[in-house]
Amino acid sequence: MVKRTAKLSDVAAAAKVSLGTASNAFNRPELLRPELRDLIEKAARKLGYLGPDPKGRLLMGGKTNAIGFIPAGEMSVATAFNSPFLRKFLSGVAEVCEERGASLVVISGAEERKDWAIRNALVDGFILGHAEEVNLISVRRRKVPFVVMDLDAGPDVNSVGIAGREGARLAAQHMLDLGHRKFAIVSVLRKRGDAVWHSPGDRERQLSASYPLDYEKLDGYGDALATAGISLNSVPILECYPPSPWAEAGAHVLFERAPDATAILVMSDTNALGVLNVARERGIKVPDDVSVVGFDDAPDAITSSPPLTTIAQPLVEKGRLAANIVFDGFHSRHEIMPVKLIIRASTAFRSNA
Amino acid sequence: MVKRTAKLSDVAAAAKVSLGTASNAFNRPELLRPELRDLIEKAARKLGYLGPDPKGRLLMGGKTNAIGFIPAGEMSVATAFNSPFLRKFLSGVAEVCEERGASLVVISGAEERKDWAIRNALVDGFILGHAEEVNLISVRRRKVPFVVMDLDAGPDVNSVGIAGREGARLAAQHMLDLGHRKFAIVSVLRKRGDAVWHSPGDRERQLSASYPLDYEKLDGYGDALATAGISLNSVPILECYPPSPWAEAGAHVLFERAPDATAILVMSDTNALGVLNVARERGIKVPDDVSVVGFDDAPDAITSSPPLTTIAQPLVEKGRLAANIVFDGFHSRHEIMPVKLIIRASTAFRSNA
DNA sequence: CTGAAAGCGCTTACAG
DNA sequence: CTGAAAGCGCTTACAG
Repeated sequence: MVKRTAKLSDVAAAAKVSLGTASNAFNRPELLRPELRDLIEKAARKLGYLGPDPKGRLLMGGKTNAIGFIPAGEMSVATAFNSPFLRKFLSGVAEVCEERGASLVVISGAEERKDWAIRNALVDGFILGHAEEVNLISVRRRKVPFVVMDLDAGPDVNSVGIAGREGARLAAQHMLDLGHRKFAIVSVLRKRGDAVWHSPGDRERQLSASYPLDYEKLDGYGDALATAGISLNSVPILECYPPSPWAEAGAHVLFERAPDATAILVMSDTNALGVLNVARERGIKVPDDVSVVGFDDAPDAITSSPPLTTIAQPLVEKGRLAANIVFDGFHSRHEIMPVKLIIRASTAFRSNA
Repeated sequence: MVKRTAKLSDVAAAAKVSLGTASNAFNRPELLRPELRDLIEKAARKLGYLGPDPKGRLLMGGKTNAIGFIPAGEMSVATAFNSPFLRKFLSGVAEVCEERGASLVVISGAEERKDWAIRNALVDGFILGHAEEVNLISVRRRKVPFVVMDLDAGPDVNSVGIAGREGARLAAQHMLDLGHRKFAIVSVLRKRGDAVWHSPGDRERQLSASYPLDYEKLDGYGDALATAGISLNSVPILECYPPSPWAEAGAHVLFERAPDATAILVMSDTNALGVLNVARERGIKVPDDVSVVGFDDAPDAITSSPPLTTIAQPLVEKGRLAANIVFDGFHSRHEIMPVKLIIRASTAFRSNA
């Protein structure tokens, strides 16, 4: 037979005090006469009692002292940890958790887990890497504060995004300024799967698995290209899932199907690094033969070879802001973080001008 | 006045059923007659009731469905995310969490947070990056399963470690095989702070802030060196906190105080990469002028220049094993993971033999 | 298949 | 400063 672990009422009984007083001994000891406190502590020690069980306390309207993060697009936690982009973002989130004395619970983006967690995770709020309609409904029901990333989900839900259209415009304009006229775009496929190729043609909004942010970027590229008389419909688009080895597989498709492109506009640094790797493998020189510009300024964009020209977004700050919004429980905040062009070594003047 | 959010008893009342039946409607719907279930669901919908509050459920002996990870040595969560070593370890932990349908809560190693979390975190168990005596006592009191990493904390506490002595021996032997005779050691300083330098001399066990694993490694280096008639006491030791920029600062000290060493034995890849960077900066050629061997085979050991020769430990597997031990609640498991020498390009024959 | 009761472990007003 | 009571929101035997 198992010896039931002692609880507060046992301690109270042993010390011959009331439950309430025993509770106070642990939570507001300054209210007790020292001798009584001693008595209770002694009883607790004898019973092997370790202080109030957090589960009990929780029910009395307590905070869990933790916030949850759920990555976008069915991404597993392990994948999230290995994403340079998310790592930096999560650093910002973690900093704020630390400042607020809270823990960070990382939840799988896999569909079943996500649904369960949104209903049941013991957290005081959520940061959603993205959100489909159904999740928004569930999380709203949870009656805890939450914020969604990179998506304006309406006036009543907190969001923090970036100036995606502006960033893309800057990237494409940079290429135009360098004399490029033959483009290809690498968009982000949001679920694990083979890259999908879209030949030029009139294909308004037909990307298969993209988020609003991806369309904003497309619009931004289009804005810039239009100034040079180039239609977005004339440039091929590859949608590619960023984690390795998908990025590399996609890059091979890219070079095979768009061999004449000299300027590659990539919506994610992780994908861009895949392009860089595959270019090297295929003997294509970057930036001599082909220029590539990424997006995000993930930490490995600076150590790649060549270092990646990219559109920087303030990832750590973004994480901090998102976390602070959740902790503040503030409502109706819609923040847009600024972006900027970082010119490094993966872009150059078109050589065969 | 705030509209109190509906609870299960409200739903039961509205549907004119008992509390227990209402509970069953949500948790074991197959027990209810369909019509009754409908009735209850309708009532719930009308009241805006979203399903049982996890806090209530928890008290009835429920699981939290999460395990906690606390990094060693007061490391913040943000720092943990940025450590290549921990990232890989945590990937393994996360994989298992995913398989078990649980979340991962990452807790700060900062002293006050750690103590609070050990008492109060809503988790079903802990993985401790390391543990001081006091933490072990607290966590044991929590009566949840836990495992400590890289530390044998006695027969009654789960642990998973590595063959540290063996690994260090392999590293030093490798250097000896390459003809090296002038050594320097870089040990791990376990708390943020300036590197500390130990000149050669009889200084048994005087490292200032090390863990048992660090001493094992020291012994391992000693084992190999002894076979060549070299005393550990004759080799200088630098203790250095691995995160940037401490690693770099420490490496400068190293090169200044041990300019004649041709073989650097480093107990952590993160530190070893710092040595590589500083060597480059100072015009010291690796491996032509100096050979360096790391420890861990962190993910960036392969992409460094030159790629790092190191002692690999199975980080993902280690994370998986630790997580599984916690989930199984198994007791008295003491696992030692194997290590192996990975020869890459940071070590070479001593040139001025 | 459904209801009434007890209880999970604790905290918080409220009296005194 | 201390005690008695009610309640946090739910689940689980146990009767019927």
